[in-house]
Amino acid sequence: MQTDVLAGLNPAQREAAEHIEGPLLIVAGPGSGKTRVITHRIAYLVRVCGVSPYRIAAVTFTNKAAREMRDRLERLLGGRALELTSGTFHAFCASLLRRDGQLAGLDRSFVIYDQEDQQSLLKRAMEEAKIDPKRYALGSVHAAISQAKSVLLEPAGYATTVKSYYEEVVLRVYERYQGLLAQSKALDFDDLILRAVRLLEQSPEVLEKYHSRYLHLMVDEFQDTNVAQYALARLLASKYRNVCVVGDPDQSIYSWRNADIRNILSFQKDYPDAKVVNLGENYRSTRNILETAKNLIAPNKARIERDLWTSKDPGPPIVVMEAHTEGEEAQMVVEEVERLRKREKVRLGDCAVMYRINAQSRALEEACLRFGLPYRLIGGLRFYQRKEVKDVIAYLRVIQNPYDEVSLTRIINTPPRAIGQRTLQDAAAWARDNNLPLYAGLQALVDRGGDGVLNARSVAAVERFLTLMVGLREEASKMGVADLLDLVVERTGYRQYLMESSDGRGEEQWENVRELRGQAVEVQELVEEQGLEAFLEKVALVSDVDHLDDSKDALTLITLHQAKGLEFPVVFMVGMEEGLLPHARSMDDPAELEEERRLCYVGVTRAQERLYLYHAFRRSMMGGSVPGVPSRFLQDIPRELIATSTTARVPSLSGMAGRPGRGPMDATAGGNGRGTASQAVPLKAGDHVTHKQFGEGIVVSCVAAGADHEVTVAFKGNAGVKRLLLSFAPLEKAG
DNA sequence: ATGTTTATTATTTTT
DNA sequence: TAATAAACAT
Repeated sequence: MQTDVLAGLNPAQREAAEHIEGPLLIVAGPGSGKTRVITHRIAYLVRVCGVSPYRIAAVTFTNKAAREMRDRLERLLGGRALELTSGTFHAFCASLLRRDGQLAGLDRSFVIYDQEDQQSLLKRAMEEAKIDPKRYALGSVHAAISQAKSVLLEPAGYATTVKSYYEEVVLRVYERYQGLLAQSKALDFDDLILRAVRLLEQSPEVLEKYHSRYLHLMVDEFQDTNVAQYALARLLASKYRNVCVVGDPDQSIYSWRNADIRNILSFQKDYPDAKVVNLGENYRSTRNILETAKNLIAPNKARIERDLWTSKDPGPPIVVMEAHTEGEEAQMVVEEVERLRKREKVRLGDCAVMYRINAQSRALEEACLRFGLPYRLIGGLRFYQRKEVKDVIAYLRVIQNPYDEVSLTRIINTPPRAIGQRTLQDAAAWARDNNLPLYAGLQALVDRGGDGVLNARSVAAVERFLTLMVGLREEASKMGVADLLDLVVERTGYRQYLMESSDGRGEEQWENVRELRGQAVEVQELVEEQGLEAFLEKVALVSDVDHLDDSKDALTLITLHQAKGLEFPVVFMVGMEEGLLPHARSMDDPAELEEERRLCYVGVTRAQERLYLYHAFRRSMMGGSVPGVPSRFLQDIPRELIATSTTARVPSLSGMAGRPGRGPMDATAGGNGRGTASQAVPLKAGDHVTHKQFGEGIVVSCVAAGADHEVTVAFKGNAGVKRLLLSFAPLEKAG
């Protein structure tokens, strides 16, 4: 039985899986079988140690990771896997607060505010606190408040840490913001964690309830936890101390979201008896890729040196290429993808292009479109952030919780129903003066016929709106969410509003609403009651990567951040330039620079078989075009691992001597060719060759480049001078 | 109340 | 550049 469950684990993995009593820290390098260890450890607990899955909680950062864990566990445990508590920190806390939050004065039907909701409430808080939005950027105040919450500081606690005038301002906004949240019966993402921690700290009954249930706690991606999340984990584990955390400090790329790698040190301090297991064997990448990764991460100072190894073959060399512009860079990627597909039988779905910023996806999308290459763009304009999706959700939220002011103000005049800025502003001010929530204030104003604040027309408009919402609220209890959604879009005229909108995107927007409805159907079928609450919770805590559908064969375009946790046989990293990776904003802070390096490391370690690194000679940024200096990170890759570098070498005969980079005619070189045409004897200058696409040409030069040869060929006709990699290019020596 | 023009500002975004 | 927000005019 015992050997059964842990069969196939290497000694370190087995050691981790078998350590079930007391604290455990698993430092898991990329591709070291982390998820495998977690799932097998749980299976071991259940099948060998007889622990009920009901008494195990596994916390992750993404719904996707949680689902993957559950799926894999189902294969090991069957239906019993469903008894396990697995989910994100936020989902865990939301259900904890939904269940027991009343003890802390929380309304059962609280809504969860996302980034956008938070910012619009914050904007109001800043207005009310009379803070000049020009001097104090919304984003930075938001970040400061979020950071305070992430270290468990409520306004009162934050007040004691205030040292500068700026922080004084933040405090004033923070207080106001919390007031508005409370009034809206809303929690932001940070509140979910913070309030859960406070509840467990302050209510012995609730703490005991969770203690008696959870015997074992596991935390995945521990390097990404913030102080509050770690505090939560510690509280939950304080009775049995059976806490297992898994992470990799080298893959910490979310410090800007208050993740604190020091939690790993804190863990060892808090649990001096913690067993530490290192998972260093990599099962994902070829040796060349792993060596590249190791050399890339090595220069970081704030780092514990760690060995990574693989028994895999070296595999193909890393390809480093320079393109002239980002357009050419994208084209080179697409052409290489096509080549791999045709010559190497690589599936499109096995390839991913990774970049630092979303704006870079544009050139890639265009190239894909031009070449008719199916692609899948992750992130970008995210589904749940789309206006039409948020509008419909806002209606449902107000139905569930009319105190939700952010949603209420969002929909009160969408579609336009003659309740303009002015009316709303006056009504909101009146409500505030009378100490009423907005919804109640509107009601009271209507009852008083405007009370001298609103004119008759506005009163009539508001009354119509309130009647509409009251009607919907009545119906809500009688039907499932999907049906309710249908009723909402019809009765409010929202569907018509979309379809008649002038911008011509109506159809597309309506499609998105339909998609949202599809998810409502899913919830409706899953839950016994109407499922409104479940649906709203789901859409609040779900992200787009979560339903990354890998059903269709398409090239994946993804940011480096989002790529964490994924793997692809072929990875293209584009924009390997100073200012982009590392990003310009991170270049003057050594700590941030180290995070950029980790980001680069994360990208590289996604690759299983082939890795391509591209940089451009010039890149358009914010209108203008700036010279692209190859990223400093490229310098850290040993030359012998690289197939070719076209950087700073140029054929002199084309009359561009002295200019780094590639000639303007050279638009397609490097992306074409075939991987099978390696020749025993390298070509020499003067040899006549033929190329499948470019036709006849004469070899200008042939120089060794790593294990390969770089051939410069002058082709006849308009193909011009090209530099090709001997092992890739379909060159044939002509007789 | 709403459509139009000008100004502003550009990372990453697990939840 | 291009997307969005605020100011402005209708």
